[in-house]
Amino acid sequence: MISVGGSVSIGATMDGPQTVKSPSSSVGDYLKAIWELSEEGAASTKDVADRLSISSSSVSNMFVRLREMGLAEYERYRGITLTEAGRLEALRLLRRHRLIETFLLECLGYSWDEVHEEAERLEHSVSDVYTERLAEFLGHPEHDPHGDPIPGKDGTLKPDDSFPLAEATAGQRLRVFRVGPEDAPTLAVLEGSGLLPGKVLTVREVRALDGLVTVEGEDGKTHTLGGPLADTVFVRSASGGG
Amino acid sequence: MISVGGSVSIGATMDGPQTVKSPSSSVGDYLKAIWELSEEGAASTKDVADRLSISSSSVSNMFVRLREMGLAEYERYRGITLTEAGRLEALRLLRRHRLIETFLLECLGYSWDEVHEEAERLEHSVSDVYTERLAEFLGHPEHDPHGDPIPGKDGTLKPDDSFPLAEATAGQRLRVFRVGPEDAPTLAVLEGSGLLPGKVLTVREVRALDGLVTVEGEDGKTHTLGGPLADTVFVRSASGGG
DNA sequence: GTTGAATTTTAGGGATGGCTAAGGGTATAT
DNA sequence: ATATACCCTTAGCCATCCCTAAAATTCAAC
Repeated sequence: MISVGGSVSIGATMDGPQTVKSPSSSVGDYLKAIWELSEEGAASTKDVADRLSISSSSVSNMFVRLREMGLAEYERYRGITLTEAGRLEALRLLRRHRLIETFLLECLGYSWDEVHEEAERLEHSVSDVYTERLAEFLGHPEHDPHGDPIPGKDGTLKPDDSFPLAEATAGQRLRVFRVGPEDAPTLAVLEGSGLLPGKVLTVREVRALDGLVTVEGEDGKTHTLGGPLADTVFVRSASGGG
Repeated sequence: MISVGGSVSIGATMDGPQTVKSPSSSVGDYLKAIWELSEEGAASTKDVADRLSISSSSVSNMFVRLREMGLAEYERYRGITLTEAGRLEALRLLRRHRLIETFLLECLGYSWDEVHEEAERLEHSVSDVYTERLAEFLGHPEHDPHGDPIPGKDGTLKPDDSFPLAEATAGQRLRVFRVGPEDAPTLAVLEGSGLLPGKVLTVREVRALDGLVTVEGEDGKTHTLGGPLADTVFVRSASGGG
Protein backbone atom coordinates (compact mmCIF):
# COMPACT_ATOMS: atom_id res chain seq x y z
CA MET A 1 0.00 0.00 0.00
CA ILE A 2 1.39 3.38 -0.92
CA SER A 3 1.75 5.91 1.83
CA VAL A 4 1.07 9.38 0.55
CA GLY A 5 1.38 12.59 2.48
CA GLY A 6 -1.56 14.88 2.12
CA SER A 7 -3.15 17.82 3.79
CA VAL A 8 -6.47 19.46 4.13
CA SER A 9 -7.38 22.87 5.35
CA ILE A 10 -10.87 23.10 6.63
CA GLY A 11 -13.14 25.67 8.14
CA ALA A 12 -13.86 24.12 11.50
CA THR A 13 -17.50 24.99 11.20
CA MET A 14 -17.88 23.50 7.76
CA ASP A 15 -21.25 25.15 7.42
CA GLY A 16 -20.12 28.68 8.01
CA PRO A 17 -19.78 31.33 5.31
CA GLN A 18 -17.02 29.56 3.44
CA THR A 19 -15.81 32.73 1.77
CA VAL A 20 -12.35 31.33 1.26
CA LYS A 21 -11.71 29.31 -1.91
CA SER A 22 -12.25 25.73 -0.84
CA PRO A 23 -8.91 24.37 0.11
CA SER A 24 -10.17 20.85 0.43
CA SER A 25 -7.85 19.19 -2.02
CA SER A 26 -5.02 16.82 -1.43
CA VAL A 27 -2.93 14.28 -3.22
CA GLY A 28 -5.88 11.95 -3.35
CA ASP A 29 -8.08 14.51 -5.03
CA TYR A 30 -5.51 14.95 -7.73
CA LEU A 31 -5.25 11.24 -8.27
CA LYS A 32 -8.99 10.83 -8.52
CA ALA A 33 -9.28 13.77 -10.87
CA ILE A 34 -6.47 12.50 -13.09
CA TRP A 35 -7.93 9.03 -13.10
CA GLU A 36 -11.33 10.27 -14.11
CA LEU A 37 -9.93 12.60 -16.76
CA SER A 38 -7.38 10.34 -18.34
CA GLU A 39 -9.57 7.57 -19.68
CA GLU A 40 -8.43 8.77 -23.07
CA GLY A 41 -4.78 9.75 -22.88
CA ALA A 42 -3.03 12.07 -20.49
CA ALA A 43 -4.72 14.69 -18.34
CA SER A 44 -3.65 18.29 -18.89
CA THR A 45 -2.83 20.78 -16.21
CA LYS A 46 -5.82 22.87 -17.10
CA ASP A 47 -8.24 19.93 -17.05
CA VAL A 48 -7.26 19.09 -13.52
CA ALA A 49 -7.22 22.72 -12.44
CA ASP A 50 -10.73 23.24 -13.75
CA ARG A 51 -12.01 20.06 -12.19
CA LEU A 52 -10.60 20.85 -8.77
CA SER A 53 -11.30 24.57 -9.07
CA ILE A 54 -7.77 25.59 -8.26
CA SER A 55 -5.12 27.48 -10.18
CA SER A 56 -3.06 25.88 -12.91
CA SER A 57 0.13 26.74 -11.11
CA SER A 58 -0.92 24.77 -8.07
CA VAL A 59 -1.65 21.84 -10.30
CA SER A 60 1.62 22.15 -12.10
CA ASN A 61 3.45 22.08 -8.79
CA MET A 62 1.55 19.06 -7.62
CA PHE A 63 2.26 17.20 -10.84
CA VAL A 64 5.95 17.43 -10.07
CA ARG A 65 5.34 16.07 -6.60
CA LEU A 66 3.15 13.24 -7.86
CA ARG A 67 5.96 12.23 -10.19
CA GLU A 68 8.47 12.34 -7.36
CA MET A 69 6.15 10.16 -5.30
CA GLY A 70 6.04 7.61 -8.07
CA LEU A 71 2.32 7.99 -8.51
CA ALA A 72 2.35 9.51 -11.95
CA GLU A 73 4.36 9.92 -15.12
CA TYR A 74 4.74 13.51 -16.04
CA GLU A 75 6.74 15.56 -18.51
CA ARG A 76 6.39 19.28 -18.62
CA TYR A 77 3.97 20.53 -21.22
CA ARG A 78 2.98 16.92 -21.93
CA GLY A 79 0.23 16.22 -19.45
CA ILE A 80 0.18 13.55 -16.74
CA THR A 81 -0.63 9.85 -16.53
CA LEU A 82 -1.02 7.68 -13.46
CA THR A 83 1.41 4.89 -12.75
CA GLU A 84 0.00 1.58 -11.59
CA ALA A 85 0.64 2.70 -8.01
CA GLY A 86 -1.24 5.93 -8.65
CA ARG A 87 -4.10 4.10 -10.29
CA LEU A 88 -4.54 1.77 -7.34
CA GLU A 89 -4.44 4.69 -4.95
CA ALA A 90 -7.06 6.51 -6.99
CA LEU A 91 -9.32 3.47 -7.02
CA ARG A 92 -8.93 3.08 -3.30
CA LEU A 93 -10.13 6.64 -2.89
CA LEU A 94 -12.94 6.06 -5.32
CA ARG A 95 -14.06 3.03 -3.36
CA ARG A 96 -14.18 5.13 -0.23
CA HIS A 97 -16.01 7.89 -1.94
CA ARG A 98 -18.72 5.69 -3.36
CA LEU A 99 -19.23 3.68 -0.21
CA ILE A 100 -19.58 6.88 1.75
CA GLU A 101 -22.04 8.27 -0.77
CA THR A 102 -24.06 5.10 -0.50
CA PHE A 103 -24.18 5.43 3.26
CA LEU A 104 -25.17 9.07 3.13
CA LEU A 105 -27.96 8.42 0.67
CA GLU A 106 -29.31 5.19 2.06
CA CYS A 107 -28.86 5.71 5.77
CA LEU A 108 -28.65 9.39 6.54
CA GLY A 109 -31.27 10.60 4.11
CA TYR A 110 -29.01 12.88 2.13
CA SER A 111 -30.34 14.16 -1.15
CA TRP A 112 -28.41 13.65 -4.33
CA ASP A 113 -27.19 17.20 -4.45
CA GLU A 114 -25.89 17.21 -0.88
CA VAL A 115 -24.10 13.92 -1.05
CA HIS A 116 -21.13 14.62 -3.23
CA GLU A 117 -19.70 17.48 -1.26
CA GLU A 118 -19.98 15.71 2.06
CA ALA A 119 -18.45 12.52 0.72
CA GLU A 120 -15.64 14.50 -0.86
CA ARG A 121 -14.75 15.82 2.55
CA LEU A 122 -15.24 12.62 4.50
CA GLU A 123 -13.14 10.42 2.30
CA HIS A 124 -10.04 12.27 3.46
CA SER A 125 -10.41 11.25 7.08
CA VAL A 126 -11.57 7.70 6.76
CA SER A 127 -9.27 4.74 7.32
CA ASP A 128 -9.22 1.53 5.36
CA VAL A 129 -10.63 -0.23 8.37
CA TYR A 130 -13.57 2.12 8.39
CA THR A 131 -14.07 1.69 4.68
CA GLU A 132 -14.26 -2.07 4.90
CA ARG A 133 -16.52 -2.09 7.93
CA LEU A 134 -18.80 0.37 6.21
CA ALA A 135 -18.85 -1.85 3.14
CA GLU A 136 -19.94 -4.73 5.32
CA PHE A 137 -22.55 -2.61 7.07
CA LEU A 138 -23.97 -1.69 3.68
CA GLY A 139 -23.96 -5.29 2.48
CA HIS A 140 -20.97 -5.01 0.15
CA PRO A 141 -22.75 -3.06 -2.56
CA GLU A 142 -21.28 -3.23 -6.05
CA HIS A 143 -22.74 0.04 -7.21
CA ASP A 144 -23.44 3.31 -5.48
CA PRO A 145 -26.89 4.86 -5.74
CA HIS A 146 -25.75 6.75 -8.83
CA GLY A 147 -25.20 3.39 -10.45
CA ASP A 148 -21.44 3.86 -10.59
CA PRO A 149 -19.50 0.70 -9.87
CA ILE A 150 -17.69 0.58 -6.55
CA PRO A 151 -14.10 -0.58 -7.01
CA GLY A 152 -13.15 -3.71 -5.11
CA LYS A 153 -10.84 -3.73 -2.13
CA ASP A 154 -8.05 -4.86 -4.42
CA GLY A 155 -8.61 -2.15 -7.00
CA THR A 156 -10.84 -4.24 -9.22
CA LEU A 157 -13.27 -2.29 -11.31
CA LYS A 158 -16.12 -4.06 -13.07
CA PRO A 159 -16.11 -3.37 -16.78
CA ASP A 160 -18.95 -1.11 -17.75
CA ASP A 161 -21.24 -2.39 -20.52
CA SER A 162 -23.62 0.51 -20.33
CA PHE A 163 -24.01 3.15 -23.01
CA PRO A 164 -25.45 6.67 -23.16
CA LEU A 165 -29.18 6.93 -23.64
CA ALA A 166 -28.41 9.16 -26.61
CA GLU A 167 -27.13 6.11 -28.48
CA ALA A 168 -30.25 4.05 -27.90
CA THR A 169 -32.73 3.24 -30.66
CA ALA A 170 -36.50 3.52 -30.56
CA GLY A 171 -38.30 0.53 -29.09
CA GLN A 172 -35.47 -0.59 -26.78
CA ARG A 173 -36.42 -1.50 -23.27
CA LEU A 174 -33.68 -0.25 -21.00
CA ARG A 175 -32.75 0.11 -17.41
CA VAL A 176 -31.06 3.26 -16.19
CA PHE A 177 -27.68 2.14 -14.99
CA ARG A 178 -25.97 5.27 -13.83
CA VAL A 179 -26.09 8.99 -14.33
CA GLY A 180 -22.88 10.71 -15.20
CA PRO A 181 -22.75 14.13 -13.60
CA GLU A 182 -22.95 14.63 -9.90
CA ASP A 183 -23.86 18.28 -9.94
CA ALA A 184 -26.99 19.30 -8.17
CA PRO A 185 -29.00 20.95 -10.98
CA THR A 186 -28.65 18.09 -13.41
CA LEU A 187 -29.48 15.53 -10.78
CA ALA A 188 -32.56 17.48 -9.82
CA VAL A 189 -33.80 17.45 -13.41
CA LEU A 190 -33.17 13.74 -13.76
CA GLU A 191 -34.85 13.02 -10.47
CA GLY A 192 -37.86 14.95 -11.71
CA SER A 193 -38.04 12.82 -14.83
CA GLY A 194 -37.76 9.59 -12.89
CA LEU A 195 -34.47 8.78 -14.59
CA LEU A 196 -32.64 7.48 -11.57
CA PRO A 197 -30.58 4.31 -11.66
CA GLY A 198 -32.68 1.18 -11.59
CA LYS A 199 -35.65 2.69 -13.37
CA VAL A 200 -36.84 0.81 -16.42
CA LEU A 201 -37.93 2.69 -19.50
CA THR A 202 -38.81 2.19 -23.12
CA VAL A 203 -37.31 4.38 -25.82
CA ARG A 204 -40.03 6.04 -27.88
CA GLU A 205 -38.02 8.21 -30.21
CA VAL A 206 -34.44 9.31 -30.86
CA ARG A 207 -34.31 12.28 -33.20
CA ALA A 208 -31.14 12.31 -35.26
CA LEU A 209 -31.41 16.04 -35.98
CA ASP A 210 -31.15 17.48 -32.49
CA GLY A 211 -30.58 14.37 -30.43
CA LEU A 212 -33.82 14.73 -28.50
CA VAL A 213 -34.78 11.46 -26.84
CA THR A 214 -38.27 10.59 -25.73
CA VAL A 215 -38.72 7.79 -23.24
CA GLU A 216 -41.66 6.21 -21.47
CA GLY A 217 -41.35 5.17 -17.88
CA GLU A 218 -43.00 2.11 -16.37
CA ASP A 219 -45.65 4.40 -14.99
CA GLY A 220 -46.60 5.32 -18.55
CA LYS A 221 -45.39 8.88 -18.28
CA THR A 222 -43.19 10.11 -21.09
CA HIS A 223 -40.27 12.50 -20.81
CA THR A 224 -38.15 14.16 -23.44
CA LEU A 225 -34.49 14.91 -22.87
CA GLY A 226 -32.12 17.18 -24.75
CA GLY A 227 -29.15 15.52 -26.42
CA PRO A 228 -26.55 16.71 -23.90
CA LEU A 229 -28.59 15.29 -21.05
CA ALA A 230 -29.20 12.03 -22.89
CA ASP A 231 -25.42 11.74 -23.12
CA THR A 232 -25.12 11.71 -19.38
CA VAL A 233 -27.67 9.00 -18.67
CA PHE A 234 -26.18 5.55 -19.08
CA VAL A 235 -28.42 2.55 -19.70
CA ARG A 236 -28.25 -1.18 -20.20
CA SER A 237 -30.63 -3.75 -21.54
CA ALA A 238 -33.56 -3.98 -19.15
CA SER A 239 -32.92 -7.63 -18.38
CA GLY A 240 -29.72 -6.97 -16.44
CA GLY A 241 -29.69 -6.12 -12.75
CA GLY A 242 -29.47 -2.54 -11.59
CA MET B 1 -21.77 29.96 15.02
CA ILE B 2 -18.09 30.73 15.12
CA SER B 3 -16.10 30.08 12.02
CA VAL B 4 -12.64 28.89 12.86
CA GLY B 5 -9.82 28.20 10.47
CA GLY B 6 -8.14 24.89 11.04
CA SER B 7 -5.96 22.41 9.28
CA VAL B 8 -5.10 18.78 9.33
CA SER B 9 -2.23 16.96 7.79
CA ILE B 10 -2.94 13.34 7.19
CA GLY B 11 -1.23 10.36 5.73
CA ALA B 12 -3.52 9.57 2.84
CA THR B 13 -3.30 5.89 3.53
CA MET B 14 -4.10 6.23 7.20
CA ASP B 15 -3.10 2.68 7.77
CA GLY B 16 0.40 2.88 6.43
CA PRO B 17 3.53 2.96 8.54
CA GLN B 18 2.76 6.26 10.18
CA THR B 19 6.35 6.89 11.15
CA VAL B 20 5.83 10.63 11.24
CA LYS B 21 4.55 12.10 14.50
CA SER B 22 0.81 12.28 14.06
CA PRO B 23 0.00 15.69 12.80
CA SER B 24 -3.71 15.25 13.20
CA SER B 25 -4.40 18.17 15.46
CA SER B 26 -6.20 21.35 14.75
CA VAL B 27 -7.87 24.23 16.48
CA GLY B 28 -10.71 21.96 17.49
CA ASP B 29 -8.40 19.49 19.16
CA TYR B 30 -6.93 22.25 21.25
CA LEU B 31 -10.37 23.46 22.26
CA LYS B 32 -11.49 20.01 23.24
CA ALA B 33 -8.30 19.38 25.17
CA ILE B 34 -8.53 22.70 26.98
CA TRP B 35 -12.17 22.13 27.78
CA GLU B 36 -11.49 18.72 29.20
CA LEU B 37 -8.51 19.90 31.21
CA SER B 38 -9.86 23.13 32.57
CA GLU B 39 -12.73 21.87 34.68
CA GLU B 40 -10.75 23.20 37.60
CA GLY B 41 -9.08 26.45 36.58
CA ALA B 42 -6.90 27.21 33.61
CA ALA B 43 -5.12 24.65 31.48
CA SER B 44 -1.35 24.90 31.30
CA THR B 45 0.76 24.69 28.19
CA LYS B 46 2.29 21.47 29.33
CA ASP B 47 -1.04 19.84 30.16
CA VAL B 48 -2.27 20.45 26.66
CA ALA B 49 1.03 19.46 25.09
CA ASP B 50 1.01 16.16 26.95
CA ARG B 51 -2.58 15.45 26.11
CA LEU B 52 -2.14 16.11 22.42
CA SER B 53 1.33 14.58 22.33
CA ILE B 54 2.92 17.60 20.75
CA SER B 55 5.63 20.00 21.87
CA SER B 56 5.00 22.78 24.34
CA SER B 57 6.18 25.34 21.86
CA SER B 58 3.50 24.34 19.38
CA VAL B 59 0.93 24.67 22.10
CA SER B 60 2.23 28.03 23.18
CA ASN B 61 1.97 29.28 19.63
CA MET B 62 -1.54 28.00 19.26
CA PHE B 63 -2.61 29.62 22.53
CA VAL B 64 -1.75 32.98 21.05
CA ARG B 65 -3.82 32.20 18.00
CA LEU B 66 -6.76 30.97 20.02
CA ARG B 67 -6.72 34.26 21.91
CA GLU B 68 -6.58 36.22 18.68
CA MET B 69 -9.54 34.20 17.42
CA GLY B 70 -11.51 35.14 20.50
CA LEU B 71 -11.86 31.53 21.56
CA ALA B 72 -9.77 31.72 24.69
CA GLU B 73 -8.40 34.00 27.33
CA TYR B 74 -4.69 33.65 27.66
CA GLU B 75 -1.86 35.47 29.38
CA ARG B 76 1.68 34.26 29.03
CA TYR B 77 2.85 31.99 31.81
CA ARG B 78 -0.72 32.04 33.20
CA GLY B 79 -2.41 29.19 31.37
CA ILE B 80 -5.46 29.38 29.16
CA THR B 81 -9.24 29.42 29.64
CA LEU B 82 -11.95 29.12 27.03
CA THR B 83 -14.25 32.03 26.30
CA GLU B 84 -17.94 31.29 25.91
CA ALA B 85 -17.38 31.12 22.16
CA GLY B 86 -14.56 28.66 22.65
CA ARG B 87 -16.61 26.58 25.04
CA LEU B 88 -19.48 26.27 22.57
CA GLU B 89 -17.10 25.32 19.81
CA ALA B 90 -15.52 22.67 22.01
CA LEU B 91 -18.89 21.23 22.90
CA ARG B 92 -19.88 21.15 19.26
CA LEU B 93 -16.77 19.11 18.56
CA LEU B 94 -17.45 16.90 21.53
CA ARG B 95 -20.96 16.24 20.28
CA ARG B 96 -19.56 15.19 16.94
CA HIS B 97 -16.96 13.02 18.54
CA ARG B 98 -19.36 11.15 20.74
CA LEU B 99 -21.98 10.66 18.09
CA ILE B 100 -19.34 9.29 15.76
CA GLU B 101 -18.04 6.98 18.46
CA THR B 102 -21.55 5.74 19.05
CA PHE B 103 -21.95 4.98 15.37
CA LEU B 104 -18.63 3.20 15.13
CA LEU B 105 -19.36 1.04 18.14
CA GLU B 106 -23.01 0.29 17.53
CA CYS B 107 -23.11 0.06 13.76
CA LEU B 108 -19.67 -0.74 12.43
CA GLY B 109 -18.60 -3.18 15.10
CA TYR B 110 -15.57 -1.24 16.25
CA SER B 111 -13.97 -2.33 19.48
CA TRP B 112 -13.46 0.13 22.28
CA ASP B 113 -9.81 0.49 21.66
CA GLU B 114 -10.19 1.21 17.95
CA VAL B 115 -12.96 3.72 18.28
CA HIS B 116 -11.29 6.72 19.74
CA GLU B 117 -8.61 7.15 17.13
CA GLU B 118 -10.99 6.79 14.22
CA ALA B 119 -13.50 9.21 15.72
CA GLU B 120 -10.73 11.67 16.43
CA ARG B 121 -9.91 11.72 12.76
CA LEU B 122 -13.44 11.70 11.44
CA GLU B 123 -14.73 14.56 13.53
CA HIS B 124 -12.53 16.93 11.56
CA SER B 125 -14.24 16.30 8.25
CA VAL B 126 -17.82 16.05 9.28
CA SER B 127 -20.31 18.86 8.75
CA ASP B 128 -23.02 19.96 11.13
CA VAL B 129 -25.57 18.58 8.71
CA TYR B 130 -23.91 15.18 8.90
CA THR B 131 -23.74 15.37 12.66
CA GLU B 132 -27.44 16.03 13.05
CA ARG B 133 -28.48 13.40 10.52
CA LEU B 134 -26.26 10.90 12.25
CA ALA B 135 -27.85 11.84 15.57
CA GLU B 136 -31.23 11.13 14.07
CA PHE B 137 -30.06 7.85 12.55
CA LEU B 138 -28.84 6.79 15.97
CA GLY B 139 -32.07 7.81 17.66
CA HIS B 140 -30.76 10.96 19.34
CA PRO B 141 -28.74 9.20 22.02
CA GLU B 142 -27.97 11.16 25.16
CA HIS B 143 -24.88 9.18 26.07
CA ASP B 144 -22.22 7.48 24.03
CA PRO B 145 -21.38 3.83 24.70
CA HIS B 146 -18.74 4.97 27.20
CA GLY B 147 -21.55 6.51 29.19
CA ASP B 148 -20.32 10.03 28.55
CA PRO B 149 -23.11 12.52 27.95
CA ILE B 150 -23.46 13.79 24.40
CA PRO B 151 -23.76 17.59 24.38
CA GLY B 152 -26.93 18.94 22.79
CA LYS B 153 -27.03 20.73 19.47
CA ASP B 154 -27.12 24.02 21.36
CA GLY B 155 -24.15 23.22 23.57
CA THR B 156 -26.24 21.90 26.43
CA LEU B 157 -24.46 19.42 28.65
CA LYS B 158 -26.42 17.36 31.13
CA PRO B 159 -25.08 17.76 34.66
CA ASP B 160 -23.29 14.67 35.79
CA ASP B 161 -24.48 13.19 39.10
CA SER B 162 -22.21 10.21 38.93
CA PHE B 163 -19.23 9.62 41.21
CA PRO B 164 -16.11 7.45 41.11
CA LEU B 165 -16.52 3.89 42.25
CA ALA B 166 -13.67 4.56 44.66
CA GLU B 167 -16.00 6.78 46.68
CA ALA B 168 -18.71 4.16 47.01
CA THR B 169 -19.48 2.38 50.26
CA ALA B 170 -20.00 -1.34 50.83
CA GLY B 171 -23.49 -2.59 50.18
CA GLN B 172 -24.44 0.02 47.60
CA ARG B 173 -26.17 -1.21 44.49
CA LEU B 174 -24.82 0.82 41.58
CA ARG B 175 -24.97 1.08 37.86
CA VAL B 176 -21.81 1.79 35.88
CA PHE B 177 -22.42 5.13 34.25
CA ARG B 178 -19.29 5.90 32.35
CA VAL B 179 -15.66 5.00 32.30
CA GLY B 180 -13.17 7.79 32.26
CA PRO B 181 -10.16 6.87 30.18
CA GLU B 182 -10.40 5.99 26.56
CA ASP B 183 -7.07 4.27 26.24
CA ALA B 184 -7.05 0.74 24.98
CA PRO B 185 -5.36 -1.14 27.82
CA THR B 186 -7.58 0.26 30.55
CA LEU B 187 -10.70 -0.36 28.54
CA ALA B 188 -9.63 -3.92 27.91
CA VAL B 189 -9.24 -4.53 31.64
CA LEU B 190 -12.61 -3.03 32.41
CA GLU B 191 -14.26 -4.99 29.64
CA GLY B 192 -12.78 -8.13 31.14
CA SER B 193 -14.28 -7.31 34.51
CA GLY B 194 -17.69 -6.60 33.04
CA LEU B 195 -17.48 -3.01 34.17
CA LEU B 196 -18.93 -1.43 31.06
CA PRO B 197 -21.55 1.33 31.24
CA GLY B 198 -25.00 0.01 32.05
CA LYS B 199 -23.81 -2.94 34.10
CA VAL B 200 -25.30 -3.17 37.56
CA LEU B 201 -23.13 -4.19 40.47
CA THR B 202 -23.11 -4.38 44.23
CA VAL B 203 -20.21 -3.03 46.26
CA ARG B 204 -18.79 -5.73 48.52
CA GLU B 205 -15.87 -3.94 50.10
CA VAL B 206 -13.97 -0.68 49.91
CA ARG B 207 -10.67 -0.88 51.71
CA ALA B 208 -9.62 2.47 53.14
CA LEU B 209 -5.94 1.48 53.31
CA ASP B 210 -5.15 0.89 49.67
CA GLY B 211 -8.42 1.83 48.00
CA LEU B 212 -9.06 -1.65 46.67
CA VAL B 213 -12.71 -2.07 45.71
CA THR B 214 -14.47 -5.41 45.42
CA VAL B 215 -17.70 -5.56 43.51
CA GLU B 216 -20.14 -8.29 42.59
CA GLY B 217 -21.75 -8.31 39.16
CA GLU B 218 -25.32 -9.40 38.49
CA ASP B 219 -23.91 -12.69 37.31
CA GLY B 220 -22.57 -13.25 40.80
CA LYS B 221 -18.94 -12.96 39.80
CA THR B 222 -16.79 -10.71 41.93
CA HIS B 223 -13.95 -8.52 40.76
CA THR B 224 -11.43 -6.46 42.67
CA LEU B 225 -10.07 -3.19 41.30
CA GLY B 226 -7.08 -1.16 42.33
CA GLY B 227 -7.73 2.32 43.66
CA PRO B 228 -6.54 4.20 40.56
CA LEU B 229 -8.84 2.14 38.38
CA ALA B 230 -11.76 2.59 40.76
CA ASP B 231 -11.23 6.31 40.33
CA THR B 232 -11.90 6.05 36.63
CA VAL B 233 -15.15 4.12 36.82
CA PHE B 234 -18.10 6.39 37.45
CA VAL B 235 -21.30 5.02 38.90
CA ARG B 236 -24.78 6.12 39.90
CA SER B 237 -27.49 4.64 42.03
CA ALA B 238 -28.73 1.50 40.29
CA SER B 239 -32.28 2.84 40.02
CA GLY B 240 -31.39 5.47 37.41
CA GLY B 241 -31.26 4.75 33.69
CA GLY B 242 -27.97 3.98 31.99
C1' DG C 1 17.46 36.63 48.70
C1' DT C 2 19.74 33.60 45.57
C1' DT C 3 19.98 29.54 43.07
C1' DG C 4 18.33 25.84 40.27
C1' DA C 5 14.81 23.06 38.20
C1' DA C 6 10.80 23.08 35.52
C1' DT C 7 7.86 25.39 32.55
C1' DT C 8 7.00 28.81 28.84
C1' DT C 9 7.96 31.52 25.24
C1' DT C 10 10.55 33.04 21.27
C1' DA C 11 13.29 32.34 17.17
C1' DG C 12 14.07 29.94 13.18
C1' DG C 13 12.92 26.14 9.96
C1' DG C 14 10.26 22.29 7.51
C1' DA C 15 6.25 20.26 5.07
C1' DT C 16 1.83 20.73 2.76
C1' DG C 17 -0.82 23.23 -0.40
C1' DG C 18 -2.97 27.36 -2.23
C1' DC C 19 -2.33 32.05 -4.79
C1' DT C 20 -0.62 35.79 -8.01
C1' DA C 21 2.46 37.60 -11.33
C1' DA C 22 5.43 37.06 -14.87
C1' DG C 23 7.87 34.67 -18.16
C1' DG C 24 8.48 30.39 -21.29
C1' DG C 25 6.46 27.14 -24.65
C1' DT C 26 3.14 25.57 -28.19
C1' DA C 27 0.06 25.86 -31.67
C1' DT C 28 -2.80 27.86 -34.81
C1' DA C 29 -3.98 31.34 -38.01
C1' DT C 30 -2.71 34.66 -40.98
C1' DA D 1 7.34 32.91 -40.91
C1' DT D 2 5.59 35.54 -37.59
C1' DA D 3 1.92 37.14 -34.62
C1' DT D 4 -1.13 36.10 -31.20
C1' DA D 5 -3.63 33.54 -28.03
C1' DC D 6 -3.67 30.13 -24.94
C1' DC D 7 -1.48 26.88 -21.86
C1' DC D 8 2.21 25.72 -18.68
C1' DT D 9 5.82 26.56 -15.45
C1' DT D 10 8.63 29.16 -12.32
C1' DA D 11 9.36 32.32 -8.63
C1' DG D 12 7.95 34.31 -4.61
C1' DC D 13 4.59 34.70 -0.91
C1' DC D 14 0.71 33.40 2.49
C1' DA D 15 -1.34 30.30 5.94
C1' DT D 16 -1.56 26.23 8.86
C1' DC D 17 0.78 23.48 12.14
C1' DC D 18 4.58 20.88 13.49
C1' DC D 19 9.62 20.74 15.43
C1' DT D 20 14.22 21.87 17.89
C1' DA D 21 17.12 24.92 20.38
C1' DA D 22 17.80 28.66 23.15
C1' DA D 23 16.29 32.42 26.02
C1' DA D 24 12.91 34.09 29.50
C1' DT D 25 10.08 33.47 33.50
C1' DT D 26 8.25 31.29 37.48
C1' DC D 27 8.45 28.84 41.63
C1' DA D 28 10.20 26.47 45.30
C1' DA D 29 13.97 25.23 48.23
C1' DC D 30 17.59 26.68 50.61
